[in-house]
Formats: sequence, C-alpha cells, structure tokens
Amino acid sequence: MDEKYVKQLLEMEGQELKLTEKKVNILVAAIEIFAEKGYSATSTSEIAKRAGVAEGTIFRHYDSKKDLLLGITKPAILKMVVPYFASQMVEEVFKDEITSFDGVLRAFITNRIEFVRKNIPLFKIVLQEIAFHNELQETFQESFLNQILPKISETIYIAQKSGRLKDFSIPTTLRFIMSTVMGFIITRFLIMPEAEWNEKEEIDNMVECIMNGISKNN
Amino acid sequence: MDEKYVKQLLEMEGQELKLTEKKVNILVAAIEIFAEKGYSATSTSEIAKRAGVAEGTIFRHYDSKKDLLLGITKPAILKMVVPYFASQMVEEVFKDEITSFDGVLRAFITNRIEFVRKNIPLFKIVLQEIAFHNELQETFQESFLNQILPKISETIYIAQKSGRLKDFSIPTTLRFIMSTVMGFIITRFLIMPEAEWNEKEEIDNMVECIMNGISKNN
Amino acid sequence: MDEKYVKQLLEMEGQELKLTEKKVNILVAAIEIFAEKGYSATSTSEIAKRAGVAEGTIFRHYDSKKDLLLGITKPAILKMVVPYFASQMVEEVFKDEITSFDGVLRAFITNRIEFVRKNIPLFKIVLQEIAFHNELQETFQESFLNQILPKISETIYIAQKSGRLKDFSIPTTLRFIMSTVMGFIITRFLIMPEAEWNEKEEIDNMVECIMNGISKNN
Amino acid sequence: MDEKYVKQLLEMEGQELKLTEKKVNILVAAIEIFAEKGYSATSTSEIAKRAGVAEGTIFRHYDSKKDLLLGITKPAILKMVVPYFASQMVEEVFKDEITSFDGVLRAFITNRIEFVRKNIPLFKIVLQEIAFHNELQETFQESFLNQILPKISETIYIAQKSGRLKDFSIPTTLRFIMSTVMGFIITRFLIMPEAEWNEKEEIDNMVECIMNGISKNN
DNA sequence: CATGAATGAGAGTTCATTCAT
DNA sequence: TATGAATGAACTCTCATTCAT
Repeated sequence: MDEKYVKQLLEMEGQELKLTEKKVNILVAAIEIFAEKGYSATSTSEIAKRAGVAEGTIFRHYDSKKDLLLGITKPAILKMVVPYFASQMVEEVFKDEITSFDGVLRAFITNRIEFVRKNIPLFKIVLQEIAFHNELQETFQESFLNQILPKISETIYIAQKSGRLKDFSIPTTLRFIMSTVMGFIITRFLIMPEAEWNEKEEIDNMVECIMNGISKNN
Repeated sequence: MDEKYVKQLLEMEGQELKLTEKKVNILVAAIEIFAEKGYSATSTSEIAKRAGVAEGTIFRHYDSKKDLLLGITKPAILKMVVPYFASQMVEEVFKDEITSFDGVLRAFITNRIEFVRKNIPLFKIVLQEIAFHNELQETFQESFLNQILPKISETIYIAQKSGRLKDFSIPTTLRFIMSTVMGFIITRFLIMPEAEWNEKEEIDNMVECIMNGISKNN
Repeated sequence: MDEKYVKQLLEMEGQELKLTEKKVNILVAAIEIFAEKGYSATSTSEIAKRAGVAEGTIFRHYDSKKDLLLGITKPAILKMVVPYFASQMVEEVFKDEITSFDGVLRAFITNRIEFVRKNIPLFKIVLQEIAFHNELQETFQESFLNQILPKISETIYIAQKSGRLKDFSIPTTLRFIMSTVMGFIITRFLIMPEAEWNEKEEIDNMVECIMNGISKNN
Repeated sequence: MDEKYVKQLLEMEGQELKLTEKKVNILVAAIEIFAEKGYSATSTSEIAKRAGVAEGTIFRHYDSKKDLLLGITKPAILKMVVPYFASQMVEEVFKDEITSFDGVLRAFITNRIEFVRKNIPLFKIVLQEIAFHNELQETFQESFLNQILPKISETIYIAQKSGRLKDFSIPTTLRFIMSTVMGFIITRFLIMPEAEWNEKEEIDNMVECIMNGISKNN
C-alpha cells in the first residue's frame, strides 16, 4: 500500500485529500490493524506504533478514533459501491443489448473481484463495521440505495418486461445476483484465501448459475 | 429469552449446563449486548448491569470475558450447523429420490430460517466474531467441515453422477446454494428486518433459482 | 504436617485448640502458602482450595484472613522463643557451672536448629511478617523481651562478673550470639537448604567462634 | 530523598536513568510505601496518590507494578553488594598487610553501615522481597556470588594459609563475619532504630568479637 | 506540523467477606 | 458445622485524548 493507492481510494468527491507522509502511514497502519483485529479491539497507540508516528499525531489528523475509522470506510464504501454502476456503459447495455446480458454480468463480477483483490483489508473492515456504525449504513444508503439501486432496478424492470428475465420481484432478483457474487468474493478472499482458485472457471460458473436461475427458460 | 431457551441452545453434547437464575441473566444480557455492539465494544460492567448481578458474579461463572463469549458461541455454532444435516432423512432423500430434490432443499431452507428467526442475536454474534477468534473457526471446522460437509459432498456427487445436477465442482455447487440461502437470511433478519416479507414466496423463488441454476436443463 | 503436629505447635497456654479435620487442613494449607508467597500475596480462595474446603469455611474458624495469620504466627512465636529458655536447667547451668558454658551454648544451638528444621515454613512466615504486623511484634515483645530476656541478661551479667565473659554490654553480647545462630539457621534452612551441610562441624565452629569472641582470653 | 539521590542510587552500569520530576516522585513514593507495607500490600493507586501523579503515569514509566519493584531493587542490590568489595584497596590490604586485618574489617563495617543508614527503606525492601522474587535472587547471585565472593574467598584462603586465620571453611568464616555485621545493621536500623546507639563502641566490639572468633590464638 | 508525557475514566479481573441454604 | 454463590470494593493495567513544548 503506497501513497497513490491510499490517495485515490480514500479521496471523496469534491474534496481533496491532503496527504503528508505521516498521514499516509497512519492510514495504512489503521487499515491493516482494523482489518486484523476489528475496530474496537484496535488501540490508537498500536496504530501510532505501526505507523511510526507519535500517539498524538493521529489526533492532529483525525478528531477521534471513530473519525479515523470513518475517514477510511466512508470513501471506501463509495468506491466499492458506485464506480462500476455509475458508468454510462452499463445502463446502455442493461437496457438494450439482449445478447450481452451475461457479458455484462461477467464484466461486473470481474470488475468487483478485481476491486476487492486490491482492497482486501478495506473490504473486511467495511463488512465488519457497517453493522455497528450508523454513519456507515447511511453512507451505504445514500450511495447504493439512493443512487445505484434505482438505476439497476429500472434496468431489471425493463429486462423483465422485455421477456428475458423471470418476474421475480426486483429486490429478489438483485439479491440473488448479489448473494452469489458476494458469496464467492467472501469465500475467495476472506475464508479460503490460501486455496488454489481457478477464478476464470468460477466466474463462468457463476454467470451460468445466475443466468439459469433468473432467466426465463423457453 | 427464557431459561429453557438458553439451556437447550447452549448445552453441549455430553455435558449438562448448570443454570442458576443469575447465570441465565448473564447469558441473556451478554447475548443481547454482544449482538448490539460487538464483543470488543461490550464491557463486562454493562453486562452485569443489564443482568442485574454484581460484576464479580460474571467471573464466578466464566473465567474471562472471552470465556463468556465462547460459552455462548461455541454451542451456538454447533446448533446452527449440525442438527438439520445430521438427520438420516436428509441423506436418504438426497441420495435416492430424484423428484424430491427441490423438496429437500425447501425443507432445509425453511428449517434454517426458523432456526435463525429464533436466534437472531446469536446468529449475529457468530457472524461477527468468527472472523476474529480462532476457537470459533475451529469449532466451525470440526463440526461443519469435518462432519457435515463430507455427507453433503457425497450427496451432491451422487446427484451429479445420476445426471440430475451439472458438473460444477462440489464446493462450487454448495457455495452457490449456501450463498443464496445466507444472502436471504442476512437480508431478511439483519439488514431489513423491519420490511414486509412474503417468506413463502421468497422461499419458492430461492428454490426455483437454485434448481434452475445448478440443474441440468434437458 | 499432621494434626498432632499442628495442635501441639499452635496451642497457646491456657486455651485448648479445637481441631476438626477441616480446621487442620486450613491451617496446614495456610502455613504452606503463606510461606511460599507471603501473607499479602496469598488469597483465601487458594488456601480453601488447597485445604479442600469451601471458601466460606475459613471464615467459620477465623474472623478474617489476618486473624488466620495471627492464629498461626502468635503461638508459633511463643513456641520459638520460650521453650528452651524457660527451663530451669538453663538458668542453673548459666549461673553456676563454669566449665559447661560452651556445652550450654551447644545445647541451645542444637535445640533451636531442631526446632526450625521441623518448622521451616512457620519460621519463614514469622521472619517475613513480623515486620508488618504490630500484633506479632507485641507477641515477641511480651514473650522474649519481657520474660526471656531478663533471665538471660541476668545470666550473662553474672558470667561477666565472675570473670568469664568480656564486659561487652549485655545486649551486645547477646546480639553477637543470636546473630551467629540466626545467620546459620537462615543460611542453612532458607538460603541454601539444598547444599550439603555438616551440621555437627558447623555447630562446633559456631560454639568455638562465639566462645572465643565473647570470652576473656587469659 | 531527592532526585540526585535516587539517580545515583538506581542508575545501573551502562545505562543512564532518565528522570523526569514525576518519575522521581513515583520512585520515592514507591520506595517509601513498599518499605512500610511490603510490595504485595502496596497498591499502585496509593503510590500514585503519594507521588502526586495519575495512576496511569506509573505505567508509562514501568510496564507493571513488578517492573517498578525490580527497577528499584535490582540496582539497589548492586549498589549494596558491589561497591566496597570492588575496590582494589581491599584486595591489597586483605592479601598483604597482616597487622591491618582488623582495620580493613572496621572499614568494611563502617562503610556498609553508612550505606544502609542512607538507604534504610531500600534495604528493608530488598531484605523482604528477595525471598519471593527470583529475579532479585539472580541479581544477588550474579553480583555477590559470582563477582564478589570469589575475591573474598581468595583473600580468606590466603589469610588462612599465612597462619593468621583458623581453618574454618571459607563459607563458614565468611558467614560468621556477615552474620555479625548484618545482625548489627538489622538491629540498629530496623528493629531498634529509636534506641540510643554508641556506634563507635559497637563497631569496636564487633571487630574485636570477630577477630577473636576467627583468628588463631597464639 | 509533530511530539510524547500526562491524564483520569474505565477496562477486565481478583479479593475477602457474607449469608441463605 | 459447612457450603459456595454472590457481592462490590479494590486491584492492576489500558485507553483515547489533551496539551505544553
């Protein structure tokens, strides 16, 4: 993890992230340890030690330990949730190109896998802490539920109307897709990261499973 | 949560769980607060307060806070993982009755949903803490991976050989099923417990999705 | 350590020591652990455990942990200090028989060595705790300083007047004797109990040293 | 007790003792209270209170209460044991000048008395706690037994060969000397510090006693 | 901007003692 | 007489946070 990585990942829209070397060290250390032991079980002194800064320095950059957590996780949630879906391409494809539905699905899966691969500790932190911090749930709400979900929903709706997908409710269809993808990602990167994985084949299988599961059979 | 509930849930095979009223109170309070705030963020003094006992009383019953966590979660993992699969019925059905494959799946899903419904806080605690405590991972390993998984794997293997299921690898097939079920349970009980749910329909949909996803289309 | 041992050792003049089996166990356990770790560092629950009784049982027999310490150490101090000197024989010998002065000294040394050998833990406890407990200092005061010291002092006084001993002050003479004996006992039983000791020779040497040290040379 | 005193006393060879005012206060308070009530019976909160610092401050300077004890007692043992004997003078005198044997003894006694007079609480702590802490026994072992004892032993050996001292075994001879000196110091400073003492005379008597006790009579 | 000593509240845990059984 | 569950104060130690330098 280097400065550029941290910068592009944690910078939020509309505000530049000022990064001294010390601040990068703090962020990197915090991400590592939060992921290892959980937010609550991590002490600021341990972060300072691993970051190679004085204990007080953390509090020059963040008002509190919680503030540090949010400074890490809020932008991370946005980057995890938004980017792919936000692109115009997706909408187009979902809406219009019958033949490429599974292609789009494959692209989405591949894209999210690559994102998590590069951000495993961050992914783990968000997964763990979103249950306990309202601010994170709200961030998720505001980005995914308010911005992304409507677009996807519309897309699925159209696909259903056009006769390609079964008439499961939209949340159900979406949950089916997301469960399958998240189930793979969590197994792949958190539960059994050491196992040998044939990712290409797994992706193929997921696409096939999902398509068979939610598509109309003719 | 009352005494009987706690007793049957947390009693481990081969050893009786001695339950005084105070001990039940401690367990109930600990389960509630661990689920609300996470293990690390929970203080023993808060548990004692909610349980209506002196703080020292907790340590008469459990050697440490960690020991209390394990006393709650280890038996819970066993009860979550083992019971359903351990029954003979399942094996029989899986192996022999072609037509009832989806029936078995439906029974399994229904059964696990009912279990979680009665044990939401416990389910949440296990989900959160298994990432940080080796003892829990080992308990899961010993029960699910060592005892249950082989049976399921054999069943799937036979179903594949008999031509009913696609030749996805067994872990892949299983992960596909489990992801779908866990995705529903987590959404239903943890993410959106307040929403209106038509569970019967959701179960039907899951069964249909999964069967279409993993079965051979003729 | 058995019942008889404890009984004769801890029974104080004028009051019988009622000893149930449990009480003996408590006393034996307390003596052992107090000696091992010191009074303050010993917990009543540890005593109860080693004694094989319930925690509450100790407090049926002794009002407090301190009371237990005093119940052990006060009679022990008396038995350590009084017995030998209280006998008439000694006084006689000290006063009258010139030639046997060193014989008496040898008898005294031998006698105290045997006493400590049989009561090492007790001796250690008294040595450690007398510094911190006024009651023990008073017990020592009342027995040794008030009862024994005057007799010895008189004896030494007479011996000096009769020309056998140097005119060191009586406390100095006594301190010289006691230092030598205590120095041996502490080295022998507490500092280097595992070493090979030729006790007979050491006693001879002590007697010789002391006699040469405090006697007049003609 | 002031800073300079504490500093020169507790500084160990080869490592400087960094002393802020608070740290000095902690050390002084700890020495006082450990001496008054014993290590185990002393609470860190009491030390903090007397030192005028927050309880947490103690643990910034010492990892644990035990660490504080060792930080006080280990250097104290070295300073108690090593200095006098380490000087060349002693060896020379012991080896060569027959007539000044008693002069050397007097110098040693005087020197150790002065040391203890300036460090009574420290002396008391070491005397009490060395029985219960292996680390202290090892410190004593490494300094006295390994460094000092061989020199003294050699000196006594030579004195015996040259016909001045009796052929008691060397440990016996040494124990005789040390018992007499320690007996005086303990009586003088711990048992009866309030009494009127004619130290010059007591020292003369000790020297006379010891010399008569261990020398050959011609 | 960075430090790290200092804080004091609160953490988990132990303790001597009590008391209903 | 003996028990052992229960207590709550006190214990050692950690923590997030502050602030003078």
